[in-house]
Amino acid sequence: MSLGAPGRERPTLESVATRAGVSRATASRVVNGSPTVAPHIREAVLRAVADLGYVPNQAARSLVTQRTNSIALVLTESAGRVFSDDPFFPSIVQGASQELDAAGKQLVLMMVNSGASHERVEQYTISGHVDGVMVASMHGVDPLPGTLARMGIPVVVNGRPMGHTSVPYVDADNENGARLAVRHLLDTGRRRIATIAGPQDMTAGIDRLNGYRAELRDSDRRSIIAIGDFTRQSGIAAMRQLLADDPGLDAVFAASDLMADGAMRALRQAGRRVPDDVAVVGFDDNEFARYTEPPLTTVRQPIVDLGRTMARQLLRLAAGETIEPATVLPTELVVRESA
Amino acid sequence: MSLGAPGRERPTLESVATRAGVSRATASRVVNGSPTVAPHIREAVLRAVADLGYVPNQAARSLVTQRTNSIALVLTESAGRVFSDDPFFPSIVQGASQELDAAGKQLVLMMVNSGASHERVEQYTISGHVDGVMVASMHGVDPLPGTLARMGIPVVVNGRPMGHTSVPYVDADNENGARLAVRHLLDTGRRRIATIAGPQDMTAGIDRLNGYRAELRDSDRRSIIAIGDFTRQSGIAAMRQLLADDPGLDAVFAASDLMADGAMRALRQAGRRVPDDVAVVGFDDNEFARYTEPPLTTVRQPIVDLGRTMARQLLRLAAGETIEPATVLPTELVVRESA
DNA sequence: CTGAAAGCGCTTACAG
DNA sequence: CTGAAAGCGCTTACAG
Repeated sequence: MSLGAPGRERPTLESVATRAGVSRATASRVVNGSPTVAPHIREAVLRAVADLGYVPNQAARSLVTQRTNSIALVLTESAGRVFSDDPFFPSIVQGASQELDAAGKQLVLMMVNSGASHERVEQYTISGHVDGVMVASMHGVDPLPGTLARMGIPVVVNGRPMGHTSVPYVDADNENGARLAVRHLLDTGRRRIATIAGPQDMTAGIDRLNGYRAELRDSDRRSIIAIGDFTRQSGIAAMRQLLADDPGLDAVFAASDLMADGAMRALRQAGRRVPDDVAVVGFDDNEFARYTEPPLTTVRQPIVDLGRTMARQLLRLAAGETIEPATVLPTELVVRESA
Repeated sequence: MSLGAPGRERPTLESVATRAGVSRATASRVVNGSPTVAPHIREAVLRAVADLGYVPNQAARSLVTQRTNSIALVLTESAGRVFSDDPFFPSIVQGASQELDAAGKQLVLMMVNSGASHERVEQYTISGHVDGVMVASMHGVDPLPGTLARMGIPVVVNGRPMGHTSVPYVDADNENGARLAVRHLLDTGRRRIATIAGPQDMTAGIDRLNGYRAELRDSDRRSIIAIGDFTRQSGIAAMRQLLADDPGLDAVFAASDLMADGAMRALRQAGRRVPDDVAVVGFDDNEFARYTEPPLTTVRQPIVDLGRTMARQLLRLAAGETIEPATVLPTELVVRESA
């Protein structure tokens, strides 16, 4: 296929039709793969398309079809924390992107934090830029998904929302993951099991803490809790506090790998050996979990798959299908050396 | 502003005009902020816009203006390595996104790897979806930027391209960064300084190795080189090889923090203390560099700023300005405890 | 300062 | 199976 010279006018359907000696309508049909076109004329049009290097103008097409073939992924979080060390968002992006590519859709990425940018997202969406939106929100009660849904826009969110919106979501089985971690600790003979919980304004934080509590309750042990915010730094601080509160603890379940890493660091500084004195279990199974010393036992959540699933559900929704209000992906324990 | 009920027809310029008692043309003018509109009629239109919750249809607008207010960011790399532990791409995305937001542009993210997806990017771009494209390519000679540029599309790439395209690029000062690292090692009395270089099919890898060599040459020392691919795993392997090749080495400059981390791990396993026996310097200054043991001395490159700068240059280019063929951002040494 | 009109590049009933 | 025609929702010369 030869492309027009730089700066040269881009060919239109009209020029393709002319060159092929057919009408604009027919040219449009073959470009869109309509089956009701005579083989020889299809050939002629295809040849014209190739000769001219014709590519349909997306704006014109969207204007009439009312569809854009683009899907937005909204990442709501303070910019600083979105990326950094945490592969959460990148992995979501990767998964969503894979799925969308396969469906021939484009991914429009929007990072928002302030209320002002919420407005931006709404405007953008209403202006017909995209056929649907995925929201990977991290905090508290985010009104955006609900607002969008109420406007009639297909929306799927990542992570069980707080409060009760009826927006469909995709999530990992946080509670059971936490239970698996605690059960493992119990099974390996640990008696005083603390937790470094995630932020309690996020369901991921809440659900993992609930799992910890539930599993401990089932075995009649008491909870020892400190709260972090998923970062390594908060893991360090929480571990120190835990050690001060209960010097006799012999295990910690941290609600993120980053916090688990921080905890191991604090433990080392306090002269405790892992896992001999204190066993540590994380949550996520990030790439680096394999490389901590000792390698981290952790609960694996399938983040890329979460992104993929979110995209898949949204595509179905946008296509008019009815989808499950919740899709929960399993988590699993991966045992290494820290516990 | 009140929004239409769910599913209700979206208001058009026509309806705004009718409600305000003016022509479509005039309504369009006030929506687009034209100054040549009488104040009282501007008021009336604005009120109608608010009452109706009018938002311009982007496709219609693009069709006539030939502009889209969207910019593509193409990430070319095998999906697996794009994300993972390495905050490079996420940081580029963050920087670019910030800059684009500020300019009221949207970011369309495209992840590509195969040649097939190159085609996809070309089609997408020609179809008028975006006003320009940023390419953050990681490997070798990527023909995409050149192809796009030849088609008359504004393009800026991240990282000095291999070969000689004339596509404008934005990069960190890799060579000088490496020199800073080696000089520091020299200044602190190290004599046998090895390097774990990055992949030699990327200019970042090449330039850092050149800097290492140049600085060593200036001080009459010989090079001790192993090649990695920027990952932690490759850092481990390279360090082991280096130790086998030259057991007497007393310092290593790794071309990425991830490789430096791997090197420290290999060193520890070999019974060498850092920095006492062997000093280690990394490159990047990733978040985790602060948390290694000992904390990593490294060369900081301003990745977010690279993303921001790339976006800024592209915006200028797309606006018709002539931009610098190369923009090189400074790197700096941050001394912690590993060297 | 404002409006009537043309036109951006497509798709899709509707006839035939 | 194919074409003439209408129309998607805007912007922008061109008149006045």
